[in-house]
Amino acid sequence: MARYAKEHKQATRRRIVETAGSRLKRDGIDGSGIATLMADAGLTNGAFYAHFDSKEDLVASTVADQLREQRERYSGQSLEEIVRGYLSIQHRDDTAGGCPSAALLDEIARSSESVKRAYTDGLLAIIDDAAARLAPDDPQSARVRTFGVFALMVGTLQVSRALADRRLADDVLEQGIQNALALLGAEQRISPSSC
Amino acid sequence: MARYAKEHKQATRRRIVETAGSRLKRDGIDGSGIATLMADAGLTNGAFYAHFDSKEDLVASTVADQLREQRERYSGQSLEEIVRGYLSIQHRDDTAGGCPSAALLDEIARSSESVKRAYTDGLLAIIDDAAARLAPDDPQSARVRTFGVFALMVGTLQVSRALADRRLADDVLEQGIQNALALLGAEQRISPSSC
DNA sequence: ACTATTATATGTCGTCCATAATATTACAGA
DNA sequence: TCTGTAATATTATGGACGACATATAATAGT
Repeated sequence: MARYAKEHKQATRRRIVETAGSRLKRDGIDGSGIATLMADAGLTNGAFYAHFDSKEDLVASTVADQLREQRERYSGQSLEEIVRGYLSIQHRDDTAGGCPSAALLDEIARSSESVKRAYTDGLLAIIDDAAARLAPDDPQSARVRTFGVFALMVGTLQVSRALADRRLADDVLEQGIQNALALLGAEQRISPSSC
Repeated sequence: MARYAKEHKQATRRRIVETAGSRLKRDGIDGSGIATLMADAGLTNGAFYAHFDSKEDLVASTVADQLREQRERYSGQSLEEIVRGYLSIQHRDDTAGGCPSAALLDEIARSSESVKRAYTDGLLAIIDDAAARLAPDDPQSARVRTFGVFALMVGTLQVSRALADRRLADDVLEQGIQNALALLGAEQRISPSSC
């Protein structure tokens, strides 16, 4: 029996998933063909089905991978750093290298249950990390509130990207930072119901 | 010269744009073919180019129309009604009949400048209406703050739609209402800098 | 009935996802 | 070191559908 080193196939699959991350975020799910996705990884279309059952399978894997990577990146940053980096001009102008939610959210919403499942699981890991830092005593109750701040950030980035007026788009980002920090601030003084 | 009543062609074009609104929001821009879009209007693909220069042209027109319609709908509602309706379960579960921003935002961000221009203009009309109601004395300064609330609403609806867990998705909506109303409330007491 | 207008029916050519047949690679054992 | 064979990749092909263009038929004022 002549087997390849186990790593080879795994490494190739990993490479496909990683390059697919950028391509999908840049051109969208429907906008990215399998031939292109494979070419990005230095392969041809025929090899695709040795690694994935279908395009949907690749999308689900890629979404999961993108969220894993995002989670790791955030583990080394404070919440305020995350907010300011997320709603930065650099992030807005780098769709391919940025947040998968902002780039793909409404296509994910239209996707199959398996893709939405991958998205939900991957995002929950990120949210729960943040919730644990926000309310170490009761992270469970902070989960939904953290979702709220995250959704605000995603929506703001998307709106900023869709606006044809650059100055307005910049202002929207800045406003988003204020709003996100305000909600996080209100978050940290939990018990006192009012000011 | 034998001309049709002027309305005929206009009416057909209008019908195409209206049915395209639902189809585009349901299946996405890349996910909707011209033949399908025309069939929705009771026509065949060949007639398309008598009404539009290109698919992009239709998309821009449809985006503009959708935002016009949304603006009119909101003109009869209070800001709180708008927020509660927007972040309702009904709206989340009716992508085809709902907000074009929530359905198409990241595809619009990837679109040509003409589509983004149509989006920007249409959205600004909605935003400025709301800003005028929020701060009648100084609507200009309220514009960006209104954008912030709108972006929060859009992001929240999208996240709720993308989650595979229905209960969680419902909770996210409810949290979004709280956040939006909180930001609107903070908005209305402008001058007093703190509490 | 004439004719401009509008729609249908095709055609072109490219790309889509997926599969099958073929070629190349790289390891295992003699 | 050489070779057989399994693992992996390439090229070729299928059938469907994509945007867009043109030729033909139907429609409806004058």
